[in-house]
Amino acid sequence: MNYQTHHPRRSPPSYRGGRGGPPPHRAFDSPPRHSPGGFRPLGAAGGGGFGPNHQDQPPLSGQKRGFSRGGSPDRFGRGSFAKLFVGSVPRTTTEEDIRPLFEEHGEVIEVALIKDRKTGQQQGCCFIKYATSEEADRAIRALHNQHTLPGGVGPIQVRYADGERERLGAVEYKLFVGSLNKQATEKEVEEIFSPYGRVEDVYLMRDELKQSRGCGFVKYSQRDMALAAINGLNGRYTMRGCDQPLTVRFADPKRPRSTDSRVPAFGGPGFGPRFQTPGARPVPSFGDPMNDQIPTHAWHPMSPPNLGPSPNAGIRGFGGHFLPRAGDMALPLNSGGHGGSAEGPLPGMPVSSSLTSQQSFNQSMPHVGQKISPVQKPIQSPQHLPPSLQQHPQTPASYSHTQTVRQLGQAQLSHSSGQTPFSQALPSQQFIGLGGQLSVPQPEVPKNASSATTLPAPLNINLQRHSVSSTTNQQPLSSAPPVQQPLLQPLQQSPSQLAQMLSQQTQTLQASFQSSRQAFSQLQQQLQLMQPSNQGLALHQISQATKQQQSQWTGVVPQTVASTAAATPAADVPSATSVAPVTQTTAPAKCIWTEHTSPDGYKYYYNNATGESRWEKPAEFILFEQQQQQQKASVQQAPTPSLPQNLSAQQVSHNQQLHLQSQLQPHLRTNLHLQQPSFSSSYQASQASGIIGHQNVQEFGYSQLPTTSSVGDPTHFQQGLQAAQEWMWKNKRTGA
DNA sequence: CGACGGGACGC
DNA sequence: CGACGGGACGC
Repeated sequence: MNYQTHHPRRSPPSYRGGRGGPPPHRAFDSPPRHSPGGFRPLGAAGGGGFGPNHQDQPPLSGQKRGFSRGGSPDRFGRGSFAKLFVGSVPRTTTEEDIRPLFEEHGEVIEVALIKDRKTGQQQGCCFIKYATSEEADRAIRALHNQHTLPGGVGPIQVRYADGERERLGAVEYKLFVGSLNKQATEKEVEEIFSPYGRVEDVYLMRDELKQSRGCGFVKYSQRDMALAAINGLNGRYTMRGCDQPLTVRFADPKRPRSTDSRVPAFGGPGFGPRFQTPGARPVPSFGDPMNDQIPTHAWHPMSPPNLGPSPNAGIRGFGGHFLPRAGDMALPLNSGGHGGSAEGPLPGMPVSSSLTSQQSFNQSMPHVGQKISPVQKPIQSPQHLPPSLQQHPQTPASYSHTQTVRQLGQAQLSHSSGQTPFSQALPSQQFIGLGGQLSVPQPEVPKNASSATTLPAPLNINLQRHSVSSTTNQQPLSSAPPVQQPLLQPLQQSPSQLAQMLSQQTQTLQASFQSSRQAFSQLQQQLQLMQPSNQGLALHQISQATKQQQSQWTGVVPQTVASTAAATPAADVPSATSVAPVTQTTAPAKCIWTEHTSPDGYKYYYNNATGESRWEKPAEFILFEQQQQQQKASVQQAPTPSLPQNLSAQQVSHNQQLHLQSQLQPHLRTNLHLQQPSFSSSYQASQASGIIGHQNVQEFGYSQLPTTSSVGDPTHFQQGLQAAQEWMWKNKRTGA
């Protein structure tokens, strides 16, 4: 995102919608110009690019331009397009001036230079239509604020036209952020939130004098990012010059400007057609003595226990703020601000079952927390500070040196400063294996992959657009054909071949990712079992353990993978280790999810860490139930004595946690092995290519990097894919 | 002040 | 403890 300092207003969001899975096949060479009428629509399944909700397009209301019925993201149907608004277009610009620029990023279906209808003079803006949001995204990333047309006084502004994102079914996840330093800029806030995912937008509330009010909004395009940011920052991160940690929670729906107070904007009676929103239900009593506070409203939840190590954050503030509200889930972009009607998915209702996989994974992911604050001075030593020492990171006087960290932590596609569109579109900007492979010709691949220092982002697989059988995901890995050598010499492949390979790899990685995800969830459960009141630290620890473990991977060929990772964890325990694995002897007595019944009789599930509620049974809870069953059915062996189950927060010292961590590692290794198959080859290629900065990895260490971006966040894999698509496009256009 | 056609998709 | 903006529309 670009924050232009010379401009009082920050630049608009560079929304990135189409993060679809594998690049859809596309007739690159036969662009339909105008008159798309000859094309027949495909089913939604063949369509590309849009997020979870594109099949449930919210009805347009009050939308002046564009047709809702043109909104199907599939590229073939008539009316399928993605329209960009381009600002700062000189009045002298002609279509011939501007079209080639945008042709570089996709088929330009239409260029519409806007003229004053009276004078006929151009207005200084235009609209560009692409067939797909992917192309539009490419153009935004490549051009927004980065290209000045001849005769122009400043770089063009490229963003989706009004209503486009809504029309295309995009959703956003907006967080409210409080206790910001009033001196902080949008950019600084973005840097704080970037480790959890690409920040689509930052808006700081300001008074008449443009002074910050110390709060604002941060948008992500993916739910897991938002959740990770909440987990990692809320109550945990204190900005320089502040004596309070940030408040981070899902934003309330935008306040309607309506003056009519008789009709509640949202959340009131009548909201939601069939269900009460999960966020507006009575909070089940957990019998937790920590939470003796009586909710103000019967419909308001109690404080989720175990949330956050910050003493001042836990006292009062957390109650309720973590339960989903009408606005906290996949929000159709046009639902905010106008009564927040129920046109979007219900809170807590997954917008798609495949998204649920992603969600539940995220649930199991440790928060990133204060590992390395983006505003913190980069640490030279690969040894990171313990989390407790980073609760209140010092902020350097300048924020300008944090870029590297962020780039390491995640793919920052469009966050470049002063980069050419070309270089920006190159995957080499990313810390992502797939992109890296594709961006550099590298015929030679080292035979010894042990140089792999960390697990790169390819593990960040997007489960969203693929039916990976949802939360139960028994999908065997064998169903996903491993991709072999083709990726080793990517440049010899045609773009379409690459696309196919990417697609295959995506599926393969998804399968393996699923299994490791489950393993991870399980570990988390166990940690919670052991450290019930210190969850944050526990998660932090486990994340580090995972990362350290990853750094030791050399190339394992997993076989009997997937389906059993969670169900039969004992099967894979390496006998080589002398440390008794935790998993085998202890079935969790607790699950991060608890089951409850809503007033109308529906079961729902509450995440005691994040406060998320959902209707469907989380995979973790299923596992938990299974283990409960096993516990009943079988005679129990004596549990591992070294793992007391009743440690209080005070009892769990740091050393103990480290000990615990080390004990967990064998198990981690075991289960995370599952990820190796297709990944290993690609990662080796990446390593060999040098795109994934090996030195950087060593210097900073993944231990300092946010877990969600380096390990668990499936989103970033998408960015790799997307970058690969961009690369292919570029490659095609430049005739390479 | 007040809030959206044309075409024709897809139920 | 602070809650919602942004250059925007032709035939």
